[in-house]
Amino acid sequence: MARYGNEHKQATRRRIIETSGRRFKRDGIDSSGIATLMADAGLTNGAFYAHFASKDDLVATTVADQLREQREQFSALAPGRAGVEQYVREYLSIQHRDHPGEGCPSAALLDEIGRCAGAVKQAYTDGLLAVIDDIGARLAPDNPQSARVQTLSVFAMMTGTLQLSRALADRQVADAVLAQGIQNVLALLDAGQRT
Amino acid sequence: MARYGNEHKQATRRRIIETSGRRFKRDGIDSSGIATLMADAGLTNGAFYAHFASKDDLVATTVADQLREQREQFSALAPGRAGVEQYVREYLSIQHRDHPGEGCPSAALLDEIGRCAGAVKQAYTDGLLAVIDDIGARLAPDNPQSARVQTLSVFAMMTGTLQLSRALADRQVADAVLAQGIQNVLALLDAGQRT
DNA sequence: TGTACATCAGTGAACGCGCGTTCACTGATGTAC
DNA sequence: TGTACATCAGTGAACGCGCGTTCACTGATGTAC
Repeated sequence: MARYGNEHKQATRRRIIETSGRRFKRDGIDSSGIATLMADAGLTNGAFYAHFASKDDLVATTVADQLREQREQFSALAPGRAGVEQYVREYLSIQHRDHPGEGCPSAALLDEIGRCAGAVKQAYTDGLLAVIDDIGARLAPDNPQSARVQTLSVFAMMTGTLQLSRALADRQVADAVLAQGIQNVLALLDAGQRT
Repeated sequence: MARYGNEHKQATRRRIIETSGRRFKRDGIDSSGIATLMADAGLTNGAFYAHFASKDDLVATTVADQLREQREQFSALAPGRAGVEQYVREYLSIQHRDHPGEGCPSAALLDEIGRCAGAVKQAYTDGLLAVIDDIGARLAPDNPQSARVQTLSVFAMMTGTLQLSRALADRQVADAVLAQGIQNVLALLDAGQRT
């Protein structure tokens, strides 16, 4: 009865979400038009509305998907606190700074998300708290919930550091900000451990 | 000979820069069109090009102006380290979070600036370093230059904290992130003092 | 003091373009006989 | 096995609109006489 297997349309939807994630992070949400997003996925603009109700729907879906992926990446790291430290060093790396399309959605889109409609902010909040609680579970295995706010705070500081490093025209200063950020984040994690 | 005094056109230019700053911070750079920006200043779109060469020119000028203003605000605070602490508390306040149009340009626009043309990033870098070196001069009066990278790093963390608080749909968590951010920033400043 | 004039800040319509969205359609596919 | 048909993912042109930018113009002003 169905012309293609059920997987076919789902696979296309998946492709749109993945290429849109990359495009949004590289160029920003506002600067990425439907036609461009669909061309990235090898399709034309008309097919968009067979998959999503609106651009806002895609944005919310993409944000949620990006955070789900980030959560998976995180869970693949070395166990315990060593994994967290590795994560910090990779996050605040020159590699990450210079490839926003492959990187953290928060660092690339945080202030744009802050201006988005409620549904996008809700998807962001839900997705981020899932990532954060995973990280918190490593830092305070006994009581991950208590670590939530501190982990959120440190995470916010990491996104701000990466963003600033991307915005500075002076490469030497931009690199130094990353290095100093690693020092400061690790110091905060140590202080949290001691409390 | 000149129809109006020289001040007249300068005053209009000033007005455009100020209202544009507010609009950019509230709605984002990309979402703010020339017609809207000019209407904010009580003018029509056509007059824009008598004052600026392009939208990019306005953006770079506005970014520089915003940072100049931020620098002035900072220098009006209580002297010494007390002023820095006051600044941190006001920066990471609910008031500041809920009024981006009147607040810090970095917090409102940082990832958008990271995607801008070189001239905008240069204007941002120059303006920000002037602010940062003022702050550094308070934290390490003997050698402000040495404080530059640490101050930049802490500042980046403040912008990230404010941005995250703006992006979270859960008000309670958003408020907690600000409070935790104050704790963490002050802890970093204390640690820096001790070194 | 009153009138004619030159200046030029600001107006508003127009340019081509890309936006988000709609829709009549195409054409490759799996199914029915 | 071969043909007719129903399905529906994807096409591509079109919609009204706002974008950044250009330009012929208006009209309030200060100056000259």
